[in-house]
Amino acid sequence: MQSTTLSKATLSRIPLYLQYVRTVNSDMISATIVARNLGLGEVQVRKDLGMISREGQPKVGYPVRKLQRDLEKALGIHQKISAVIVGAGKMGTALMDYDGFQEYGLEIAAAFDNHASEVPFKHGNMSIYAMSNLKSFCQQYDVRLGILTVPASAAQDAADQMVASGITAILNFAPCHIRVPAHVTVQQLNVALALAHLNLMVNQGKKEQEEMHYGKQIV
Amino acid sequence: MQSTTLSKATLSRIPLYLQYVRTVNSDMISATIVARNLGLGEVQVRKDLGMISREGQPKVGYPVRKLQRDLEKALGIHQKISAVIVGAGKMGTALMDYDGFQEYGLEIAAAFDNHASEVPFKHGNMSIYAMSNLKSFCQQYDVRLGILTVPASAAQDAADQMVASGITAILNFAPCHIRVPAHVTVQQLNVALALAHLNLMVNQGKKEQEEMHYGKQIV
DNA sequence: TAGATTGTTAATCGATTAACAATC
DNA sequence: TAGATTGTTAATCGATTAACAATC
Repeated sequence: MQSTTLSKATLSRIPLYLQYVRTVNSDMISATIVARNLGLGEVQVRKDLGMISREGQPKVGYPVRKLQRDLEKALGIHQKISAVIVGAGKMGTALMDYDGFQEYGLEIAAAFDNHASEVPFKHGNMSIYAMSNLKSFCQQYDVRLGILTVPASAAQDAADQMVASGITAILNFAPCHIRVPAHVTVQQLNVALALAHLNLMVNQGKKEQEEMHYGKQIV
Repeated sequence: MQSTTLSKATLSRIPLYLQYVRTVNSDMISATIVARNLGLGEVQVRKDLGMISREGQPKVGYPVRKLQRDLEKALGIHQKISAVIVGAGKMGTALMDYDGFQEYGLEIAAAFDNHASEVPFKHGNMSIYAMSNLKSFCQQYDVRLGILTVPASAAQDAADQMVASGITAILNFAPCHIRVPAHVTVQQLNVALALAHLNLMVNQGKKEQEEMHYGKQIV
């Protein structure tokens, strides 16, 4: 079908499919096998994949590499996307060293911190700049995506500066709610909360393998 | 109503409510105001809060502190929960230093790493042990919750050891799918993916503030 | 051909929204 | 009392599942 309108639910499962498909070595794969390995419903997977790719063939299934490319396209990661990190504390620097971004076509352009000196500090092959440079940097490199890793007490202030710098999407690690103008999207990624939620699921005996991807969700 | 069966959707919004309610200073708060501040539907919030707490009163709303307690109860964080970290690399140690767990009644009991010596290594007031100690530790302290922060290539092996140690819930930071027995729950928390998803939402102009909590989360 | 698989159409289920009644 | 709010019941919407047709 490959329509432009993937449902929210389907969209949220794409990461899961992609992650799995990347580990498959054979040439072809069927929705049945994907479903079994991921613990999802067979029909659901078939419908999802049908929406995402046209390459499915009866009896044989999908060509793995083509399916992978279609999944990546659907996720919008077929082109490089740049993001900045605001807050170069423990979590911020850990993310600077995180090697998982590449796989999703993402690139951390630079990090910014209140406590950074005016002279850029090198961390690996990335730089940590003072917050005062955020606006000019984002405008120069046309960066719209930001990861917020400051303490909760500084989050709102930092978010305001991000918005003023042209950031339109914020992934917020700080365990607090931040207010932003309507044109800006915020996604919470609260590790403690993810853990608490997981604990809850287990204690309730609800055993549903959930893709929290985004901490949402999501996560 | 305060029934035992909160819907999945409601459950996934509790973290958002809790985070917000904790920042409220007044004595009472109405669903209307919560909805406005969180960008959710008024009726939805009213229904959610009604399921979670019985303290709502017409004309005045909910007593903030009681509502907070009920939210915490619903999330199951009214008692201390212990978790271990497996993989004491950049991300693992960053999480050891993360101060957000307390707020959700969570406590990191210890960390474990393949590269750790047999002599426990002190990190702050926590210890990093060799993987060989995982099983005895989990059994001694009855730990069921684990955070997996090893590289993707080592994830399956580490997960197997966690399962063998009695862990029944795994929060997996490694960007890969891991296989576990049916009684074990895995939740993916893929930062890159959360970011890619966020980018997608923004590019599609879909501006829905999503609680990814768990990378939800959330992603 | 027969069997495995895809893809589609209809039925069910769950969640959101809308309308309204109840209450302090 | 009047108004703001909660809570409930019914209607709508979206997603999942089930049944079946199409295809290599």
